[in-house]
Amino acid sequence: MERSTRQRRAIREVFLETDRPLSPQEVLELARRKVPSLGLATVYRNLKNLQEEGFLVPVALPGEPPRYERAGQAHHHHFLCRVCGRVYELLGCDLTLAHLPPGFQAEAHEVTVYGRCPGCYSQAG
Amino acid sequence: MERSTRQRRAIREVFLETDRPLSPQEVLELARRKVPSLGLATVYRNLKNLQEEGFLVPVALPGEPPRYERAGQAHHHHFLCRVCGRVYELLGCDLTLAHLPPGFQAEAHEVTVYGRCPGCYSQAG
DNA sequence: ACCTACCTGAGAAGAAATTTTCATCCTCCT
DNA sequence: AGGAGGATGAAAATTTCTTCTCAGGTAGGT
Repeated sequence: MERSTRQRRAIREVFLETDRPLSPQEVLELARRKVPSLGLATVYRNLKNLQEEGFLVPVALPGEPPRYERAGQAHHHHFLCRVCGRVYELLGCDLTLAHLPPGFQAEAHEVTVYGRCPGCYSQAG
Repeated sequence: MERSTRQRRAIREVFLETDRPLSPQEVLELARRKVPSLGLATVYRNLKNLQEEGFLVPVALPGEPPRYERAGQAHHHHFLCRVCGRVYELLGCDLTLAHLPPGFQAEAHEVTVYGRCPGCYSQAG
């Protein structure tokens, strides 16, 4: 039977309190504010559990290790800040797939926007 | 001084003869048709050289190791076949970034379309 | 409160992609 | 043709991310 531990609750809470996809490292750092002894292996174990129970889904971005976000959200895409590496959610999607060559069958798509987030707006680079 | 070797020529030719981004493994397989003794380390070394001299650029796709394509092409995006794993180029781009929240500054974007390529169209799955 | 099974933390191990090492090969200048 | 130094191939080493191992901790039914 699945138990409710401090660690598991802390990890779940982090996702309820954060509106952007998180990497395992980010989850570790945020959840350690609640449970300082938390280990990375426990983060990975619970990320897997939370996916299996349908609470989280993985978010793959080009050239990046996966992040995780809450499942069940409306169709949306992501913004990757080139300065701080954080990923944000972008609402809506105005992509139309008019240019598919003959014989190609589209099943899904991903849009990733790169740039600077508000917190990194004024930094050099 | 940089030498012209059979291996380097073979790798460069593969990209001139192929109109889609290639992974290091794909480059190895295609270039071995020209130089059967070719090793993977040489592929990696030459992919790096060809990037430095501006002939190739890396193509990052969500959850995938990088592919490489010829530099200098017009703005375009990519199609990843979920059956065979090959990546194709999609001409044009009708993405408009109307939904960026305040304070976010876009510098670039990537669109990846997933589906089936013509060769994998009729397979089950 | 007890006890059992599940959970945790730390480090070792594993997996996958890429780079390095090194002995040998080969291009290209003379 | 000869020779010097860059290039190659195979295997080992690295890097990065993730999973496993295992001894000890703890939730939750009784």
